[in-house]
Amino acid sequence: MKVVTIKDVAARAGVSPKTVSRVINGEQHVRAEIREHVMRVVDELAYKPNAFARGLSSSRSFLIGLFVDDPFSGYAADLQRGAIDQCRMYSHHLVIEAVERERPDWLAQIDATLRELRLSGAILAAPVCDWSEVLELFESHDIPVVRLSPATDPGRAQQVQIDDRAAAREMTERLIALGHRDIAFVRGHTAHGAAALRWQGFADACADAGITIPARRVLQGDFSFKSGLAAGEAILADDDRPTAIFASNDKMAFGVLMVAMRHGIAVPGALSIAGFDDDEISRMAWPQLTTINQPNAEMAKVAVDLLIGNNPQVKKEPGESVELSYSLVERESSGPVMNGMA
Amino acid sequence: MKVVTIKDVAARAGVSPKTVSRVINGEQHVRAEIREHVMRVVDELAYKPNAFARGLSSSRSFLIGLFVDDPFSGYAADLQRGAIDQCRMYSHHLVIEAVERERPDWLAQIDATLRELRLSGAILAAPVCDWSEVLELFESHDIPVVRLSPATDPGRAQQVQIDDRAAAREMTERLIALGHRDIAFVRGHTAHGAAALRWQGFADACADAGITIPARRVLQGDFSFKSGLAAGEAILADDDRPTAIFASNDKMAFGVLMVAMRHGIAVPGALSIAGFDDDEISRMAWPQLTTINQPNAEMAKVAVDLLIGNNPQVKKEPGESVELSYSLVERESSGPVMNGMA
DNA sequence: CGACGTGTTGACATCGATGTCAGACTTTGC
DNA sequence: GCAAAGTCTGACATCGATGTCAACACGTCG
Repeated sequence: MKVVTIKDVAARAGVSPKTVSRVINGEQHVRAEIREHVMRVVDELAYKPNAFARGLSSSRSFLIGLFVDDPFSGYAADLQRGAIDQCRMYSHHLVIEAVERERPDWLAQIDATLRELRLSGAILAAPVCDWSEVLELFESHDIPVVRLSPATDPGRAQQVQIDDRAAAREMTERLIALGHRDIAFVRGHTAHGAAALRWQGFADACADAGITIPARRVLQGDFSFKSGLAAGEAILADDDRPTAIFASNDKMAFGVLMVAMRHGIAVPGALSIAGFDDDEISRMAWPQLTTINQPNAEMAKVAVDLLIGNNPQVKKEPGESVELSYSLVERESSGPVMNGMA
Repeated sequence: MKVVTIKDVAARAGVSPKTVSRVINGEQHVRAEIREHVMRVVDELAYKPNAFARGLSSSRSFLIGLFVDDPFSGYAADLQRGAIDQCRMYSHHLVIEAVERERPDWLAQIDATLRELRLSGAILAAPVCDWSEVLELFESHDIPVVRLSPATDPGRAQQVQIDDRAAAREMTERLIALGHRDIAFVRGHTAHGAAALRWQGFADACADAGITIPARRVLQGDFSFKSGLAAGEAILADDDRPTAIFASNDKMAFGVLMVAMRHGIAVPGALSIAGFDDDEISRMAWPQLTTINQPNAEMAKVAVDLLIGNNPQVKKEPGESVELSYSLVERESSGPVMNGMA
């Protein structure tokens, strides 16, 4: 198939290649009349600029990198979907890179990628956004970065996030309003910024309501389904059970739910369960999980906006963060405390 | 940060840029002594060739495209993981593109991507691999393609697949060996090549065993969890129940399982359930699902091998297909027919 | 009326690699 | 011992766009 270059367009339109370039890139200083004419020719020839030539000459790559820890997860998939959509809007492309931290040369690998690809920007998903070595690497390459999810060491780059703490607090308050006073909490992965915030939100609400949470009601998980199972087993083993369990994410909540079912504990009759994330799994569970909806795809979109910087609506100073709104989704796994139990 | 170019390496090594280029690309006709020396300098300077310059001058892009229908799915995530790993091995990069078939300009979008990016190769996941318009587009651009999963209209490009039909047959035979003779089947999405093959495998096994499957035992699904729920409701509504249900994928099997639990039907005591894919969900279910393991990540790896063509072990003639092996994973959701029921 | 911005356009160099091709240097064969 | 063939190496053009800068066409202002 014949390749159409900018010269072909220029020749056909009777202008110089540079003028065509100006039109393509929406630069000013082109007479409206000529601009329209060139655009018409571009359409006629279905001309698309060669990304490599563009990248080489302008040292803008039109590539956005999405750096994730586990491309497996539904979380990563949500991000991708949002990011791809938005990249396409700005005629950029998305490159997914897995950060394999277990490898000794993991940093060198990222470094190599950055040198080769000259990314226009990068989105760091949790928990990659919390690894300061990575941040430094991007800084040294002068590549704009957006971090998703609250992170340890905030303010080092732009962020897009929800208010995890407030969300966890709201969920806890809702459980308390349903009459629960003996609530267990399953914490998330310690290295993950959001885990701490969710825990704080839970603690805030309990403190406000004058509820003291004994240590045995707090379980350490790592956001995996498996750790949810373990937490469930630990807390539902004997008859000393809480009336509600709030897990830091849906996968763990789902694990707890599975244990409850195995033990024949009615949910939400005898036990309310709440999660966080509005993961696909929360809708596949039975009963469906009450959870916090976090707009992941939307967050990725905003991140792309920030990086490409074409959207004045989300234009921010570097270092500032954008906060999107969450919502509490009340489904079937939570309900009022049974009479005589509280 | 200072950028290291091929000239810097050449100057430092006391050779011409072209010679460095030869070393980098593993071309022959370089004295072993010089080759080693250059490689040492490359390491010292941590030189990485600029992907854009390379792409421009050689018209090889070092980019592999992965075209998926739904980047949301766990299936897509598996593929990505495998593909990313393998791309990195060959110092290529992976670009994910979502094919949004609901948009009127979906083909033009792909076309635009191909013109801009000059992909070195493309992997078409199911069900994209079954859309002949897409195949034609790639052919017209002369871009090598590997199709994953059995497809309608086979032989038009290289394929990587498992023997879905044999796998479904094996699963069915296993159920029959457990004493089941009244087995329901939930079919997959009609547009998906694998759906038909899995159905055939099921039919094969039943025919061999002299079992006739009445029409009311065959449900039409679309591979979604929701359609699994619907199929479950349809088939478990009254007392005329089969002793086993084989769903074409795990999501649907999980849906069926949820319905069974809601109805208080013991699994596998009163009802065996089998799925297909070895999706993450099959391990999160309780009881865990018996299923067929399909090596998705491995399939994506092989696809990359085929495209880059550096791996003689999987070197094939164009049009030939590579078949990987599946395995039946027997978990907790299937068991022998209860006495007196069959 | 000429000096001076401002807006518009194109010529030409440039980005950093690789393809081509010619030339130097080795080996092989008779 | 010399031609032919093969092996190595580098000079230079090239890929297709954009950056720079000079030239030119205008109004406008003093």
